[in-house]
Amino acid sequence: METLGKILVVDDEADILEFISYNLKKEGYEVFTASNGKEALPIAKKMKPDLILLDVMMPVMDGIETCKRIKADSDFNQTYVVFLTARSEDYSEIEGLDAGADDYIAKPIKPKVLVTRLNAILRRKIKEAASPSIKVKDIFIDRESFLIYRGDQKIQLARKEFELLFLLASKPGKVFTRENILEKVWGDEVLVVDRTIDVHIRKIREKLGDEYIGTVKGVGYKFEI
Amino acid sequence: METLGKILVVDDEADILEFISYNLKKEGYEVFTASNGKEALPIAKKMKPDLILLDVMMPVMDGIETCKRIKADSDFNQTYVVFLTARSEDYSEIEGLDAGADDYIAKPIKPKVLVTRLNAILRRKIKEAASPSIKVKDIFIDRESFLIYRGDQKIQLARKEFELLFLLASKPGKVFTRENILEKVWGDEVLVVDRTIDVHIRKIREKLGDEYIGTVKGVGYKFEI
DNA sequence: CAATTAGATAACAATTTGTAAACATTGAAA
DNA sequence: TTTCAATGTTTACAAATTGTTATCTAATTG
Repeated sequence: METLGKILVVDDEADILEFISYNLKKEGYEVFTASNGKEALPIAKKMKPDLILLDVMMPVMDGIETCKRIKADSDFNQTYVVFLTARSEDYSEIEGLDAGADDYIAKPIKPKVLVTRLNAILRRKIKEAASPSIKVKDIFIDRESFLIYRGDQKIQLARKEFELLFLLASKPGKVFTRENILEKVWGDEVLVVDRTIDVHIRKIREKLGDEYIGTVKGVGYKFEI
Repeated sequence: METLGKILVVDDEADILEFISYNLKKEGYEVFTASNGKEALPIAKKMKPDLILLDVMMPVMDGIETCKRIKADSDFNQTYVVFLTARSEDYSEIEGLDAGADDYIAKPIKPKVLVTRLNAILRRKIKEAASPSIKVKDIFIDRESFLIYRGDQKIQLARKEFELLFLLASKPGKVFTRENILEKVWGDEVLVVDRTIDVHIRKIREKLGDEYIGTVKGVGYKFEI
């Protein structure tokens, strides 16, 4: 099964990191950890988690400060921040809201509550994120039905073909390098030769016609405007 | 503007009632209040709120007890119960889950969190409730009788089959991933292998015919338009 | 005109789904 | 309560589709 999402957990207590990590992994999330805000930022940059679970009280860089920095960075527009607050830190909620946190979970943490809450948050996120359809020239690409229409002719593409066309069509005219395409369509852990793309391009051209996807030799492919 | 839904707020502290009430009304909800469980039940019976926001700690009849009674009453099958728990009452969370509560919100309450959470819960509910029956192509799906009609031929589906078909038919053409389907048909704590869906799909196709449900390989299933 | 890059095709591999059947659970009736 | 039938779930394997690589050919570029 596909991973449910990536979560970065930041807490200075190793026990808690371990405990949360275990429960989230069991649920099917991909989990990264950091033990303070300073450590967390570069990891967040690299791993692009869907959600950051942030202890409020930490040495080196506390949760509030870390949250502010995350929220100020446009790389993290799509990233949810959830605070872990100890009971005695009631007022941190107010400060935390100002810092832009999206939700709170109170310590001590109950696994069931944690997982239920995060599931709910991420479900929302995923739903919001899905951009449904693109129209370029006489081609209509619909993510909901996974169908392509040329005029009112339905065209079925296989999954990779669809994703590839969707990517190119998302910025018509822009040339995407193979590297580019691999990263977006195949994902981070690519173990595929880049000539594979050529084959998929050919299949798309076969089904759609040659006039939609252009080759820029030595560079990559683009959706022709 | 149409009301977003009806909410009954139950808390023994007048300040908190006022505070929550104000924020929910501002958001567009119709709000009723009660100051303990005993008062709440008859109001709930009469007003049929979509959601009951229930303080755990109350005199006369506490939240746990009230929740149990609500959940035992078939009039409230459709009613969500959300607990308000003070920080120091961590263990009430567990008890509350046993009593059948659908979610928690921790005090002290932040308006943003409150409204966001309730919106999310009620959005789902309203959508479910809005369409008791669906007609697509020559298929009529009736939630009340749990029957499917093709023309005037009655077709009986088992419960899960029905729910699955109902989901797909609720947005004809839209592809539902298995994950999607599990969440909606099986619910949050799914302990079912996703291949189970395939089997149910097959049974539906057996009874209805193959032309209604389409497979999008690598993605999921959809009701064919 | 060599060298590089892309196109085409076919063979192969991997993944995904279909299907049947066994097993488990539930709920209703005796 | 026991029994039975219906429903729901898992599993194993077959079938189909999709994805990848290799290879050869054609086009392009410096």
